[in-house]
Amino acid sequence: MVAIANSCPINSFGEKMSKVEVNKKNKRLALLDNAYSLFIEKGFNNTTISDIVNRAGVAKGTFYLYFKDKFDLRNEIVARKSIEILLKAEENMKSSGTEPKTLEEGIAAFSDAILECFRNNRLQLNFISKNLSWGVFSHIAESNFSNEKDREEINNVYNNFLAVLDENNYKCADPKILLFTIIEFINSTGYSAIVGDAPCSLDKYKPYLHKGIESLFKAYKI
Amino acid sequence: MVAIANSCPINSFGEKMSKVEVNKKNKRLALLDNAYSLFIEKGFNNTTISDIVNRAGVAKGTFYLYFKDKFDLRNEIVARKSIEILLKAEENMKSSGTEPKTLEEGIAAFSDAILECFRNNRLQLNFISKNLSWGVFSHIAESNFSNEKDREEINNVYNNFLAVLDENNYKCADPKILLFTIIEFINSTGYSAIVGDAPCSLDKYKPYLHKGIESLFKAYKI
Amino acid sequence: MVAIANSCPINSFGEKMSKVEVNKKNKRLALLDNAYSLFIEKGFNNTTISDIVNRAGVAKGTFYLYFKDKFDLRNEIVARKSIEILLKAEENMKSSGTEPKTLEEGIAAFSDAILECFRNNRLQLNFISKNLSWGVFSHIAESNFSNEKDREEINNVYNNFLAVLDENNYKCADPKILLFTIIEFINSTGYSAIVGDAPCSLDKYKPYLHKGIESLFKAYKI
Amino acid sequence: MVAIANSCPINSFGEKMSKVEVNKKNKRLALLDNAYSLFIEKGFNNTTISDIVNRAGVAKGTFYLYFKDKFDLRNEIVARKSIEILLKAEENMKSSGTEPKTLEEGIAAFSDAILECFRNNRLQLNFISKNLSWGVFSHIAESNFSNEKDREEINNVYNNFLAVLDENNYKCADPKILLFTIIEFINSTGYSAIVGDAPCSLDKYKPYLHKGIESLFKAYKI
DNA sequence: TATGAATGAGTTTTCATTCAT
DNA sequence: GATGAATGAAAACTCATTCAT
Repeated sequence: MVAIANSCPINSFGEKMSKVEVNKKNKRLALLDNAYSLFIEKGFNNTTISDIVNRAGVAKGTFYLYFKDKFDLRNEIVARKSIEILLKAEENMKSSGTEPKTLEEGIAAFSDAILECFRNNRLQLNFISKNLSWGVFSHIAESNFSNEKDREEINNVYNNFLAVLDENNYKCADPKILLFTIIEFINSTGYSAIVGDAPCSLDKYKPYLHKGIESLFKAYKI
Repeated sequence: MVAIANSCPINSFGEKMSKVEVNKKNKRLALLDNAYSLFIEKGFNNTTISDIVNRAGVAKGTFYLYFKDKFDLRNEIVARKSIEILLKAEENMKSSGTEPKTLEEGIAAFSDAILECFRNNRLQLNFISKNLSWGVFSHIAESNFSNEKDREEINNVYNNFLAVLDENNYKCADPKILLFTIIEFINSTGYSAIVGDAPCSLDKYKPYLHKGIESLFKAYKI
Repeated sequence: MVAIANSCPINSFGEKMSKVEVNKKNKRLALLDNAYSLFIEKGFNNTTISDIVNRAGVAKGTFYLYFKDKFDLRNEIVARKSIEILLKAEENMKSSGTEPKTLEEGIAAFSDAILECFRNNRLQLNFISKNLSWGVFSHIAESNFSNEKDREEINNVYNNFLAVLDENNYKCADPKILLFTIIEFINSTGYSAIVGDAPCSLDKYKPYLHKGIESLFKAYKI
Repeated sequence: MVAIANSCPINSFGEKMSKVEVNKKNKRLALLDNAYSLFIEKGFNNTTISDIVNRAGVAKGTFYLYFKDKFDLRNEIVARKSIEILLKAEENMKSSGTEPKTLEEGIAAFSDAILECFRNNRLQLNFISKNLSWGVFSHIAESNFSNEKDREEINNVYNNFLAVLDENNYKCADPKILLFTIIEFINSTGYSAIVGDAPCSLDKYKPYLHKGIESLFKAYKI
């Protein structure tokens, strides 16, 4: 069972959370965390609600107090995990070298961070990969389930990206389309290479991937 | 119910097929065709074996004479449909213009053919898209379910591609990786644009797609 | 949500009710009223305690402070509503014509009042009809849930009936049995005609109903 | 478990039934019979499908091969049992005395047969009574579940009734409405008297019942 | 080969009731 | 008294798979 922890009992209005509020938040997190681990262990279709509540240590009925059904739960997990991965990748892009570096180096660091994330957790890849795409952004931006914090983080991801372009004096017609194209490119080719070793191993493919991304940047530059 | 038809009762050894052989082949085809239509109508998970046999007009038990289970059936369908689409795309690439044309024009025609295939059948896209990838090729090449004919067709797809490169004096280190990268690129970005209109409509995205593919070709050229 | 109102805060001992007492009475009424509206909207079996407390605007646990369970609640509702309908019917019987009228005319007015009550609210009919019977009287007379006021009203219904017979010099062996027979007769045939249009519409059936009641009165006359 | 018996394996087309056909018919009957006994023992709402299949000795899924749900099953049972009771009552009406008897005597025998049926099985009464009404006739007449035989038997009930009227030279405007009125009258007052002893015991009430029916016959006579 | 009735484990979902706050 | 989060037993229904015919 994934540990329940809540170091900062402050609710979204900045007020101190009541014991009940804290408890509810923990139950919700317990469900999310344990469902996630089950999804990547057994796959979404093979995970039952019974599995989830058992591992989370709550009663069956409790599940339905927090989520409409298994799909509702999945949507939230995919969104949260995708943001996590992207933030990590951006972090990597900015900090990979201490001294000033070219845009190309930054992009390579960005894509490698995503790929390593997946490689380190092949199981996670199967669950997230095909969902880590532009759709995630719109989903969170519009969903009334996602809280303010989630939305903020998405904007962070995008703004970070813009900042990096700016620092490198890179200009293009539509940065959104550029980011979208890059993410889809990394994700789709990386998936095949990691999961299927097709058409070759990830290590063999990486140079092609970097070269490909570089060329896309050039192609969309004004 | 999709009609069962077999205009050419010749088996894979080139012999005239017996009535029994023809019958068996028809049953198999009926299952494949009707399962396909159900998968794109209701989705794979929501289609039951009962649904399939009902629509195919055969008994439940008969299903298990031809396929191990629903997954076995799906694999074969994805493979067949993917090849169909790729062949059509290559046909388009070669014949789009009558007079000699550049490689870039050919590639654009190739990718557009795939995208139009999907746009014309959004439902099919949901089922095939994420499976139309390099994995398909290996699957068919190795599967003991797929017959000689399927394998031949795959080689055709690849050989056609090589021929086009050759005609245009295009040389690269590994044509397989090039083809793989292109297919994944079209498929992943096209899916998002068609299904989700994200980050923009397909029509708005197409120029970016063409430019992207062109740049990839250049990047991998020796 | 049905409005909670209590214009006359006097308790059953004639004393002015405390704020707490008023509050409790209002909660109870809110539960009764909203449960009733739900029962006729969705049926008894399809109404949950959650539905009731939600609409009544009280907490789940509060329900159990006032009623043992859903059945307890239903019994009280049926009794209250039945009395309401009967009183209305008697009122109609007495006041339908201003000048002196025959017993037959009075009885017709009585039965029509009940039928119109139901016709105006087909939904109510489904819930009440099969319960509007002699059993109701005994239930209230004996129940320790029902208060003094309810019991009084039942006696009123019966005494009114006796008075009408008396005014018309009608004598029979057992007026209770007569009233019982008449009520069951109206209720059972009326239900079928209104709900099922079987064997004919209520309007077509009414003359038969009146003739039937008239004949029953004659049959039981001494 | 109610015994499965089938003495005459002839299907509705007059053909000899195959072993499979016989088996299916027996399964269906086992479900009907055992569900019925459970309904009158525990009530409809308190009987689960598990209860039914356990007692019938078939698997859970088998239930759904024969009935849509519990309500579908109930409808068929009510219809069958109602016809049974009515046929028995008519039999009694015709044969109660060997010598020629008056219509009044016949009617009394008819109503007494229904009442005795219920009295002998108070439990059955709770389940059937409120459903033994005109609605049953229309239900069966229209239902596509009921077979030809059921429909025939209903016509028998009605034709028998007409025959008895004819033998006694009784004429009325609408025999259907007469039969409807009588059945509802017996059923509603009898229910109260048997189940609730309200307003008095059945034995005490019977003379009133007979007198009431007699008066209704007179009232509707032309 | 082909059938389709039968199976029953497995899954989702509901909801009356409790009880700590 | 009032609350409402939590419970978990219980119910309906599904469906892949088998096997006697």
